[in-house]
Amino acid sequence: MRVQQTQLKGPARIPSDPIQRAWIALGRVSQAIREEVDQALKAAKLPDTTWYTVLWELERAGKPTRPKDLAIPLFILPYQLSRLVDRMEEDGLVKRIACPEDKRGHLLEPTDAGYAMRRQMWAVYAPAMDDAMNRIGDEEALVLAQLLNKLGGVNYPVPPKP
Amino acid sequence: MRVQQTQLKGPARIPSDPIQRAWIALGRVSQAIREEVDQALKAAKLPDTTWYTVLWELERAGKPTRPKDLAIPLFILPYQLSRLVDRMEEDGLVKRIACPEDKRGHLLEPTDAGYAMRRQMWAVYAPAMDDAMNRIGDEEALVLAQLLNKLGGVNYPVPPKP
DNA sequence: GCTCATTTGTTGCATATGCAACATAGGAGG
DNA sequence: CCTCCTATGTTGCATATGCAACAAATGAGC
Repeated sequence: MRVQQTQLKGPARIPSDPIQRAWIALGRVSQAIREEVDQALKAAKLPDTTWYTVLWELERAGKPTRPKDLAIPLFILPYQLSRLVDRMEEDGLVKRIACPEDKRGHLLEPTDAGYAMRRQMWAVYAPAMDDAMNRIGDEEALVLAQLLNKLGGVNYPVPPKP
Repeated sequence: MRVQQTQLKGPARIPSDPIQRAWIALGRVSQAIREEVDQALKAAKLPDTTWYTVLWELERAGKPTRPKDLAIPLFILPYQLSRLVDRMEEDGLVKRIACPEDKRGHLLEPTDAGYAMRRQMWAVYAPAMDDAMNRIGDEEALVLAQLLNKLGGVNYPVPPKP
């Protein structure tokens, strides 16, 4: 008996030219933009965007949060978050507090210095993002966001915020 | 005398909501897509996309090429390329050959194993890219590529190729 | 031709990262 | 309660990375 083979897992699919162009552009431009912003933060002697996102997610949650509930939206692996929190804790930006319902884990919460740091970072992050993205207008940005989200199968909103 | 201050370096520009959404989508989706493809290569016990790009750029050049002429299109720093070539040379995929006109540097050229490896990688890379990008159609991909290139201030074509 | 700044590439060292193994707690099934 | 499987984090170790210092060669100005 013969299995249908027309499009489903046909042998060696080659991406179409438009797909290849999108792939390349995605890789290059995302790298360039990210580096531009990270560079601005580094120049201001501030931590990078990963730290910002952790602080912001914790702040946005509005209550102490478990690492596992952070790892998923952050798209990072547990062990990455573990060491990230190590460093942030060393720098006094977050604290691990005991978790009553599950003694394995703990809850993460920004310290006062953590809240302050996020605000300080945003003062650099926001203009840098604006600079890095200023070649496209708002209408284009919206189309871009929608296309990217479709590509990623996502429909989050969630802007970083002041 | 007073300097114009209306839009040029006005204090603390906040990115518009569409810009913020585009920024977030760009970060998340590019990461997700890249990881998906890198994962496919890793699962096939092949080197990652960086190696592919080096091999492909060398092959595309059609002649032995200086590191400095590669570093720019690859968007990587000289010392990164230096060690990358170290590893690729160890694996017998490229060779450094003496450069007649400039004794500081050398010319890079794929070995036979290097050409073979690029072909072998493409057999995994291409379907993985196709899978990762299959949520958008060709027309959308083209719009996406154009928007990204405008955002990055770029107008390369250059698809990877079989 | 000599000197010096620049270009090109590499490397020592401290830090960061990925992976697999580990530790510990929770929860299901008996 | 006991056992075993899963979930949640952490860590040892090998490797990779960023940065700044370095080496070597070129080329410009005198």
